[in-house]
Amino acid sequence: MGRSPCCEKGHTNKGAWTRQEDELLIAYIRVHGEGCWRSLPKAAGLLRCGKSCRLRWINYLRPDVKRGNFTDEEDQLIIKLHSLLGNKWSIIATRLPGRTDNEIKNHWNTHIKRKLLSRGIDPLTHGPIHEQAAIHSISTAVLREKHQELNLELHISLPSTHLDSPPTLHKITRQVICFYCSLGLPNTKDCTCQGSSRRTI
DNA sequence: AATTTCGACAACCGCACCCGG
DNA sequence: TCCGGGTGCGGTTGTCGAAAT
Repeated sequence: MGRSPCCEKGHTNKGAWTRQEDELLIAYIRVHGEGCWRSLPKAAGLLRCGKSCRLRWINYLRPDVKRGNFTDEEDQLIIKLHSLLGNKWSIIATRLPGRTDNEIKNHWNTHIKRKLLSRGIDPLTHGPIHEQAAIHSISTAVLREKHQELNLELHISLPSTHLDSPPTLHKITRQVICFYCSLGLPNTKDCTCQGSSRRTI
């Protein structure tokens, strides 16, 4: 026996949201705040699944959602973050205020992918397309070089070390932080820092 | 003008993970 | 420690409008 479905599919609406549904959802969240998505639809008088409500709110109705075209700066940032993080859209979204993971994912699939391909860049590896055959043999030196460039652009840096006075073992262990924390994203699901990891890798 | 094709994006689905009992 | 509910994430699909034929 599996877990119960998140909603009773026979009694829920599907497809595009109507203006009335949007208003009901906005009104409910204004009063009660976000959370308890499972019980929200019933409480708000919506014939929708909780997941659907959450998605609608996060991607479309939230007041801080930025609508409209992506700027070149945003595009460049997405490309750089994607080269480093891969399809971690939610993490990438945290670096683009007002943009949602779904929006970035769609923008990537429809615009940026094509843009990179037209420039002869493989959107998966971020390397030249004509070197596809050698993708799996990209040297670590090249990767390190790429990441150094990213570090400069994104102000990402390794934990500071004291070159003039070599750190003790104790100091070293205390300074170990994961990549996500170095991005300024502590306690993300992928954080691997000691004592703060929420998910094992 | 009618039909087909394509691009953009909203929404759905299934899975993985977290957390509390 | 285990189990199940709730939530979030990423991949995929569906739909609609614009462009092309």
